[in-house]
Amino acid sequence: MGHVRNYTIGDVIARHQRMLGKNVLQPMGWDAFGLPAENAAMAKGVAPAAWTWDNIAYMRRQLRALGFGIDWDRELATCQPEYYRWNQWLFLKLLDKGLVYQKTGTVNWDPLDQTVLANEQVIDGRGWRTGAVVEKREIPMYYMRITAYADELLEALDTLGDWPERVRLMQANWIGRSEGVEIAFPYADSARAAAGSDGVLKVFTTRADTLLGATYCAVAAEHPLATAAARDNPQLAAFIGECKSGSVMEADIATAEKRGMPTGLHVIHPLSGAELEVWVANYVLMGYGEGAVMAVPAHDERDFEFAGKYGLPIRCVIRSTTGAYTDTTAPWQPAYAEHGITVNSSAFDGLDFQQAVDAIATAVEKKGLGKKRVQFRLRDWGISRQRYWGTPIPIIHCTACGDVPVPDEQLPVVLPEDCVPDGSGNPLNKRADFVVCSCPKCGQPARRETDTMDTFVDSSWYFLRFACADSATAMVDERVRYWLPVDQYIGGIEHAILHLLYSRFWTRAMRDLGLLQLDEPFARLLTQGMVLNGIYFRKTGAGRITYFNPTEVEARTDAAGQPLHVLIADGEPVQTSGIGTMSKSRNNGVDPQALVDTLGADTARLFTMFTAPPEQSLEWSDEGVQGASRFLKRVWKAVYTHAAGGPAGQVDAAALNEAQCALRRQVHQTLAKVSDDIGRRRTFNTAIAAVMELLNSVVRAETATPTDRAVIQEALELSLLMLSPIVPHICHRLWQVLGHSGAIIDESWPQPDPAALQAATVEIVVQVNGKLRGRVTVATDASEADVRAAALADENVQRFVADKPVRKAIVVAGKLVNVVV
RNA sequence: GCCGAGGUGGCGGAAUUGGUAGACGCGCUGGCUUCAGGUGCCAGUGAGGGAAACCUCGUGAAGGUUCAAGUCCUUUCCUCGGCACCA
Repeated sequence: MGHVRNYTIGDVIARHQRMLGKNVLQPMGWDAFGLPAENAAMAKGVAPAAWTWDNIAYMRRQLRALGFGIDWDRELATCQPEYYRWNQWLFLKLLDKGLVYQKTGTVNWDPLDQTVLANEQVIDGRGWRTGAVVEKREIPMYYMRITAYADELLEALDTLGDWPERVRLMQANWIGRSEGVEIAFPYADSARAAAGSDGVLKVFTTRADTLLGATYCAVAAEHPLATAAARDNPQLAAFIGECKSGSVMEADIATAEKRGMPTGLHVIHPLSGAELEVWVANYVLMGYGEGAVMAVPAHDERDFEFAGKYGLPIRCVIRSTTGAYTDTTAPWQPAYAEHGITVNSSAFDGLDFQQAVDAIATAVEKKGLGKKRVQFRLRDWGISRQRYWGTPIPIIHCTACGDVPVPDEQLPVVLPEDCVPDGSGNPLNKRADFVVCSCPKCGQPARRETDTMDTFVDSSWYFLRFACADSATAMVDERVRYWLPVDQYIGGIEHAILHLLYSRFWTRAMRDLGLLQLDEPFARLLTQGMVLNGIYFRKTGAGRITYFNPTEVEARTDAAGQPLHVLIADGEPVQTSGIGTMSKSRNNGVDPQALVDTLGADTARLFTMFTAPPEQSLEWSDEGVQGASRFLKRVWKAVYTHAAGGPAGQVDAAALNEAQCALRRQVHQTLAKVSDDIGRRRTFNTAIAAVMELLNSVVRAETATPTDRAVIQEALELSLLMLSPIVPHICHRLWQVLGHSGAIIDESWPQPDPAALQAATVEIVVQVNGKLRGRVTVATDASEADVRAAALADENVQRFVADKPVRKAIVVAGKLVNVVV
């Protein structure tokens, strides 16, 4: 249903824009690689390729049935060699430019299945199939240097005025630019001995003003100094080993209990010369900054908690400017972390935040032990996956020549389509016909890389390919200039960061290779809300969960009268975790096909557009679907009832009575609102509600005279035009019932008649001291004094004013009067 | 834990710029139609009080700003999305 919602929103906008005279392209592509296909393959024992193509055929039929105006000539699937060859081609171009490089990365390792797990396959720290406790493991991977674009990606967010504010905020926070100081703590004798040489421990801090409050340093478990210290320290080695159990997920790491162990090694404070002990701490991330931090327990909450737990010294070096605290004693108070004036910092006392940072940065720089720099939270994008169903990474490993790029003329490296994964690792490794090859450089036997690319690669540029989907000789061509950027991109809010950020990066990387003249891929963005449904499951063993579709589940009450959900098949209860996103992994999707088959495509379209505004989540409701169907029947009946009276004439605006005038005013007001709701606000639910109200008025209107019928004819024609982007099928038919020989799809979007919008009088709300006490009707052009007098003359208003003097009366033109007594 | 969004009748939601809270739809209640059920049509429907006019209360909770607060500010609780290998 998420797809139905997504494409219905797009189709409504596309049809509306087309009626406004635009040349509209609505393409379709299949994001076909990835884990779901492998999972289905494992469950059903079929090859991911076959499963994928079956799904595509099914979905294509469904999208056609829903009547989306898609240009099928441009259809693509990311699992086609004609598409993914360009992933490979660009990968090699970026490798050449230094924007792709190799380094080690940390993955989830299932020790029983001997395989890498996706985060989704780790449940409560255990492998989903084996139940084994997951370990972190370092393996070589290819990375895209997205951090080279960090500044650009951040700054350009300001140019994306038609993106939702929340998405820009989330991206800005994700990129996380922070200005601070890199500080080096030289090794003391102990550290020098362990490391076997002189050296420094580098840290990055945004709080250089607190440097004199540093009482220890903490490093990540993977930090070289931790490794060195563990060599002669079995206890520490064991602790580092413990830190390696558990998943690589940041949410897991951040919520884990903060633990640490001293290394016994020391480093020297760059300003005070004091020896600080180095600790290994599980809250320090190797992937951020230098993998080491200076700990200032007095002014950092995590350090404070850690120091308290392990009895480390706390040294207060900031005086509060607000007097919130005088000493940083337990318990922790948020004010401890606020900027203030330096104290206990010898030569650096009495400075405010910026002065202290500047002075301390200068001091460490003079000693050659640091400098100001900018740090980003954003990390480079690891694209290697130890999985089968993805784009093969076009590299050949040669014992003599090393890692050799596959030459252009050998692209694409075609993925065999007949592998069936069994959960024990990448099946490509067992395919000699894929792995065994010859080195392009020296011709000797060599081994082909079996890692595939992250599927985010596929989705980072598909929108460009739609402009030139038939191009066999180039990734993109000059037609991209005509169609791009995408005028209206629609995607789930779950893509707010990763997909959208990768696409923005990829577009800029292609631009810098001279392939595009485009900075940003998506001019306007609509982030649709999720489609929700009930979630039902049973736990079937350690970490294993079986999910049941809501259609397989029935709500009952148990003996004690408590609500209970049971599986229809066996009558036994199932657990529920409430309502959640429709997803394959939770098996709570609704198949739109059944809905299309029984109540029609227009009902499906109307339900998804009416039930909630597009940016909010949408809860599936069988009753809501019935309501949508009922409205369409009402429209149908209204049009046929009217048409049964024979042809109706044109509206003669001068000949209208009061009721006819009022109905015609409502028609044109509705048109103005619907135009704004669809065109600017994108609140299709309120547009539909307005047409429903109009139809309610039309059904009640007098039908006696030819003038009555002319007004109704206009009302119905405009209603159909307004509804046609949303429910095109029924509108197509009814348009002809109203006497038109052409198709409604070829009509232009109508304009409201300004004369019809004019009203002689307006209703004014009257408040006394802010409480509603009456309503008065005044002439539209009445003066403020007249409005005020009319308000005060109202009987109920008089009751509340009584003999109290009117202190003032606030008049909001055309809306209300507030009398203050 | 961190980042972002949200919380309004029995339910989905409306209130667009600080100006009538609850549009529209669902559900429910009563009536008409029907042998009956359904469909369809008509009326009612935030809570409390009142014969009625109308009054009081009411937008997760607690404070505040304002002539006026669902909307702005502070604190707080809960739900959802994301957290880099679901896509």
